[in-house]
Amino acid sequence: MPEMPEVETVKRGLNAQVKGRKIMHVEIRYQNLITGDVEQFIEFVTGSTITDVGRRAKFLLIHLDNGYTIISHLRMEGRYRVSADPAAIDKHSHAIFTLDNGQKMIYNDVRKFGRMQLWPTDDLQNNKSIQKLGPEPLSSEFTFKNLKPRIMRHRKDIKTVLLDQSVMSGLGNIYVDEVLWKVKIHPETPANHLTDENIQAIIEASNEEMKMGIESGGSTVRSYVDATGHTGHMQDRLKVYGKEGTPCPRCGTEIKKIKVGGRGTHFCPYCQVVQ
DNA sequence: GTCATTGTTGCAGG
DNA sequence: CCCTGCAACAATGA
Repeated sequence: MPEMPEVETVKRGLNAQVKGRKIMHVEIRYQNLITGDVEQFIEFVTGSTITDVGRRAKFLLIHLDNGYTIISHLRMEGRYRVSADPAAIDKHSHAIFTLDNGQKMIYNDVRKFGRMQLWPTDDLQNNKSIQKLGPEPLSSEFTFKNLKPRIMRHRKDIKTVLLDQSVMSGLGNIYVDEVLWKVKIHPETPANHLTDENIQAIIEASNEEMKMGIESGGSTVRSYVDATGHTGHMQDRLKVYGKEGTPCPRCGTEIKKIKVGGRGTHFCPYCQVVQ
């Protein structure tokens, strides 16, 4: 399931494969994929050239030369493939962009949870989804000064707060569990109980996990593949996510799985203490 | 048929 | 009005 490192991996793959290409034809097979008017989406995208592919948190930003950007969120299982092979298109291919070199950029999504939206490039900061995003790891805004007040004003459990994209953005369920294990904080700790040291540790661990995720090419916990079809290997580096019943790599205690804020949550009941 | 899975949104209730 | 918790949503597989 794509989180920030996976989206970054897709971004890099698409830049290598479709940057500078003109979009000759657009086919939308699943109408709900598009937020807004589908006909207008097709009309505006057809004939434009992809100038660059960017990213903000988990949003992929496909910039076009006509002043518009396709904001694409992969949700659980959205993927992009670039291929000239007709076999790359199947019943889960919901958007097909035919490029000027004969290749097709195919958006594939088994669960149909992902969404695309067209938005003026110079107005992205005012887009409803982008606007409220908090600082993301590895950015200049991801500082103790910025994060402390955002985290401390909540009394709900820290796991839920870290998942809230308006507090800080980019971390999803997998990496939040990994970060909290790394800093030895129990996922149900009230956010406003954290110490300065805790927050600093969360910031550092988040940067480290995102960096490692990107270097590993993302994780393939369910079905993730990058734009070239290659699988990442971040899943091999996970310490607690999906590891319930196995020994904690640090102390040997059995990893437990509970529900926090309605989400499956993996942690070590010995290492990770409630603050 | 039921449940779990995801990120996001919207709403009920305190 | 603010905050929190929770249901709903999309589709699928166990």
